[in-house]
Amino acid sequence: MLQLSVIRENPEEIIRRLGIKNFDGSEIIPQIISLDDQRRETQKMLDNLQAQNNAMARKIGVLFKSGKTAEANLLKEKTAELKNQSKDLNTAFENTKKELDDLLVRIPNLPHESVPPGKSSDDNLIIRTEGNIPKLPEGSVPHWELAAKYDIIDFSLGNKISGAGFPVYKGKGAHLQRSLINFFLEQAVKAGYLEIQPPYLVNAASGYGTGQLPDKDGQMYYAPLDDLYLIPTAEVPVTNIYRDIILKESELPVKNVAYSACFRREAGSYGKDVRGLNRLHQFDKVEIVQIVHPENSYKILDEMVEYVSGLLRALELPFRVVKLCGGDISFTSAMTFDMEVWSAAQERWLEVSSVSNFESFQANRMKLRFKDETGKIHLAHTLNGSALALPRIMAALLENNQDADGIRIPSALQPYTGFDKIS
RNA sequence: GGAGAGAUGUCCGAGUGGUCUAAGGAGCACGCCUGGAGAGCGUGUAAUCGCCAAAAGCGGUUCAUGGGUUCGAAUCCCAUUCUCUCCGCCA
Repeated sequence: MLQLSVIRENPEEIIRRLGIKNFDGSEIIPQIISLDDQRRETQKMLDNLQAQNNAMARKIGVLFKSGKTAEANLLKEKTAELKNQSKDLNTAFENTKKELDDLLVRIPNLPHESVPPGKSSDDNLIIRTEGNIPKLPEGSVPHWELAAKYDIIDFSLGNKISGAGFPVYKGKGAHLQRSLINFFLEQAVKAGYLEIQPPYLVNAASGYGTGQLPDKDGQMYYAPLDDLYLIPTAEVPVTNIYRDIILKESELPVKNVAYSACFRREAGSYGKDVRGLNRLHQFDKVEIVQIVHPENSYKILDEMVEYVSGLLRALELPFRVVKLCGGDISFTSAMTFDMEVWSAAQERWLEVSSVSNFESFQANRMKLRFKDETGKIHLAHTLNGSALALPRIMAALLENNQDADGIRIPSALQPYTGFDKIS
């Protein structure tokens, strides 16, 4: 959520920058400012009235105590009018505030100045490409065929138990998943992240805190009986640990890592983009989250991209780093880098990580703040990134490392798998 | 799921209708004391909104959350959420 003070300071500039995200703020921004004016005006009157009320009540108390009952009763009658007025004003105040809030939560984060304009992923900026694109031998196949050939991932079994998008991993396939999770977690812990095991179901307040609600309502699985949402990413429970918290400046940066299953309804997805492991309703991901001082957040964004790059190098996967354009960047993000690995058999780039700086957007919603040395309170900046999402890593590993007699396991993973080949 | 008890500031904890402007303690910060540290002593110690260009100041709100009763609510009533104890069920 954008800060009202920021919006009021320079509305034209806000509208311009929202435009980079292809969001038209020309009506909603002035509307917000006029609602805020109205809110202030109402509060002024309400505060005044309440101050009178309080003074009167105090006076009556004193009179009763000193036995001047008649005088007290006279005053009591006077309060009725004040009470009615303040009741009406209070209703007006609450309504205005709610209206204002409803508009505010619908405004996306401002993109950073350096975010390129654009409509879709075609306008993204390729920052760099690393690693060698492998030349696959004759007869190479996409990962869904390899999965069947070596009996390591069963898609139709998932269909039977749950439905499309819920694969069943078996044998060395399951083991490889587990190895990847352990590898990612241990690397993060070595890099100074605190390991967290979060809940998989969260309440609505948490959904609002990280911005999934109300923007992505309908993309999350929802359990109405208990009013809980299945997490689409560990970002939600982990970041919300710090909801309504004032940290000490010395506690920054907070670095957390969590493995979790992730659940996404992916309503509206179809076609060959969703084939095999490309898009699932349930998948595994290791997520890194940082809460940092606003001064450092972009430096740390770069560090996080570099950290994820290191993981991909260790896995010997060719990858590229893409800076998202305004049209492709998420609702909550100010700047996002996607990391994509080359899927040799599908001959396309697959997004395996998305690293974002949310600046104070999530922090403002969550009231996540820190206190500096002088005692002043500021909103913190939040960042997160996948490190990494498993399915497409799995897809790329299977496809890129296939040869006539099986699938080679990169040496970094072998201590975790205990085998060097799936055959 | 049933019965009961409870939720107060950073923490512990007192407070059952009227200066609550929330006692007391711990913690923390600063100062004094000390060769240094500790102890001791002293001072301070929430958030949020509004008025004001800002600071200071003034006012509003906040004792789990939301309603209600009352001139006046941490305190009384109702609902919700959460925690604890016992019982039941159970990986």
